[in-house]
Amino acid sequence: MKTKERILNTALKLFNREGVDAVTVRHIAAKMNISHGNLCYHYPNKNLVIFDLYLCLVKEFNELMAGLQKTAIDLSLVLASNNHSFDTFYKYRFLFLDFTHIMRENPAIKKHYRQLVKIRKEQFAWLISKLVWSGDFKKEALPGQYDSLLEQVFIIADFWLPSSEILFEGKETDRIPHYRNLMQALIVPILTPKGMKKFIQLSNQN
Amino acid sequence: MKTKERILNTALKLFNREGVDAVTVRHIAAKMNISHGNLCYHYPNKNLVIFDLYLCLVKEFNELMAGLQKTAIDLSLVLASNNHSFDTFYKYRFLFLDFTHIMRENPAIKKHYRQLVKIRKEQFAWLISKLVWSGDFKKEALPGQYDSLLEQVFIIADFWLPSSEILFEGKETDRIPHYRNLMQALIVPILTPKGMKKFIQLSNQN
DNA sequence: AAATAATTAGAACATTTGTTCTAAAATATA
DNA sequence: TATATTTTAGAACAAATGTTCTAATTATTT
Repeated sequence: MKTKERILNTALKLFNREGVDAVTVRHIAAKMNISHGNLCYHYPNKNLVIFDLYLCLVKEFNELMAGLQKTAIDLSLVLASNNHSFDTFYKYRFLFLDFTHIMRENPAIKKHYRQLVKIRKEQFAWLISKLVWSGDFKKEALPGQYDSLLEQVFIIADFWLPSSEILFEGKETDRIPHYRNLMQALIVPILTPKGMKKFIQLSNQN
Repeated sequence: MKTKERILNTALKLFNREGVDAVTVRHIAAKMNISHGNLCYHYPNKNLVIFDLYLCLVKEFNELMAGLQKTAIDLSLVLASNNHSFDTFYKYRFLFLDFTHIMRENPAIKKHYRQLVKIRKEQFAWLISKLVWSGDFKKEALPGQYDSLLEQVFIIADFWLPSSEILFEGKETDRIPHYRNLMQALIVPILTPKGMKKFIQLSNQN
């Protein structure tokens, strides 16, 4: 494994465990038994490490979204993707645990992320329209309701991890499932009877 | 005004503007034209300043909640309190903009907040049951639905500010109303026809 | 008024961190 | 093999920050 790659792996591990602020270039270097001078040769500063890890996350998500666009859309597929995405969040959790901080110190990430969200929103809006059309989702009760829903989805997606860090009291293994359910619960009230039937069936399969 | 009070005011202003991390005891002292030695005499470290500001926030919220418990519960009252609370969030926004950070570095706040959330959840659960009883809210479509709703409420309450910092693109004056609406939109799908009628009426009054 | 306590300014210290630099070592290339 | 390039270690520097200490000043109490 090349040094650059090892740096990313080690940094991810340390960032996730200690929090991005507590970890310095010196810590990362020490952990992998290289000098911090060497690390700075590959990554002149910590933000560049973070940026590369952010790009890894984006890449994994792009692959996930690609799977949602080719196929005929179905509620089960949407829920499965939701589940998968929570694992990905967790893998890069340090990014979310200090989301604001990272975005503030890393304008490149912020800019990229803002652009990304616009694309994602369109993709999700398209998904919703499909599910309304297929009769699993109700039509909007009020204009703009589903725009709001999307924003709610994004806030919970971006911030369930910090919230859980502060408030979640269950076992560590229940953490991801708990917040998965919380996200799914956002769509429960907009399910048609037909959609609800499917939803319950899918829930019982797990 | 006593020095301690002036420190809190100045710190709040600076924290909100620059972010809690960018502000040091020296900055606060400089801003109010006292020595940082003096500031450390009153507040040996920054965390104690933050803690006192946190207590101010809690106090304001307690007063707000008190108003929600005496009176006969009504949808209009709940929405009005929601609106008010967003102003309070905004007043102490630095706390939310670096929520995770502050909680991590300030175990006293974290402990207090966890306790507080438990109480708040009971209070809100009681509110919901009242509104179900009065026929403005539907009954749960699935068991645990309203527990999830409450958690969604808390995540959005705690993190709408950091999210807006990254994603909101409107005018500054629209920021609070926008996220108020987002919070209200959480209850739209659980309104009964009767509740919906009230809700629309109340929305038009603004 | 005298004595005591509280407040203040500013110096001093230790630590941490990012960053740059130099020279040695390893690797690749010709 | 000789030369050039890449990689590495570790020293060195500068800036920031929290924290403590001392002495002076101000306010309060007796």
